[in-house]
Amino acid sequence: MPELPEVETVRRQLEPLIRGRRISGFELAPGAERLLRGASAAELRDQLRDRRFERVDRRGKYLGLQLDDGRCCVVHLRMTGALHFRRSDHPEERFTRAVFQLADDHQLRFVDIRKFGTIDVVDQMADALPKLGPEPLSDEFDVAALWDALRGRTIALKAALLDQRSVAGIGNIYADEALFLARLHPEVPAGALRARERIALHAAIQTVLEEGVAHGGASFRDYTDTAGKAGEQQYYVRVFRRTEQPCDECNTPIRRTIVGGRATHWCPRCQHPRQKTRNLPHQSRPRSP
DNA sequence: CGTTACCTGAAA
DNA sequence: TTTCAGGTAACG
Repeated sequence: MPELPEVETVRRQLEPLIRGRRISGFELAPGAERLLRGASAAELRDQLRDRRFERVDRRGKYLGLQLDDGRCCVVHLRMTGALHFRRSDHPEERFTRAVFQLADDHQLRFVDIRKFGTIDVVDQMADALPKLGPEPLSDEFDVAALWDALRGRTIALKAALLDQRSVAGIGNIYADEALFLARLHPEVPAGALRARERIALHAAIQTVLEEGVAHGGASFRDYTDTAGKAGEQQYYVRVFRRTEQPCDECNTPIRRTIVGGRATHWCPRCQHPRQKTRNLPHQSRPRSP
């Protein structure tokens, strides 16, 4: 479920909530062992007990909960994971898979219907991360960095955007949205972009991710923030899950196809391969739920 | 490189 | 009943 904007929303909310709080216990729900990538719940409990949270970092879709002994609890929410911060007496959510008990009668709960999420405690956050591309909202992400990731690749552009080694944090929603904003067909070979197309795509990626963060992430299905609340970005999307609805720009029905194994939503007119006129779309407006 | 598996529930 | 789901890792 969560992509960069959703994970960043959680990071921003979580940091002030847990900073300085002492961990008094850690419990894993029965059947949730696979969240722990090797370690046992008992080992994690030993590593976490009496530590305090100092800071919450994010790299791509990974969260790093920094501990006061210099170690790091790295969490990935995958498809349906959420981190809820609750008072201990708040009724436990269905599908709660792990609970960080905090000393002041609060809990950080890892709630995850499908159990795809992961929790890892390591010396350094980087130790738990695979090879990741640049952070798209940082200074290191310029047009050259984007082109470095795409140059020479023959796979569909959309598939390249979903590859976390290209740019970290883009997922299915924001890939479709960025391609629409940049007026690019999802199946053009990634390495075939012309200079102006790279510039447009770079800008579009930053625009859609910033917009997602500004709206607290997108809740199409399961995503909830640290208070269990939905985001608003789903009301602002231009193509994602708008199959057969008219394109904001040209009224052509949005098409849904499969690219890189994932549902892909695009405007066959605005995103025609090698489109000549490329007027940038105007500011999006909220639509009714 | 594309496809499948992982898991569970909601929607069709 | 079947299909689909915002992500990745492990296949072939």
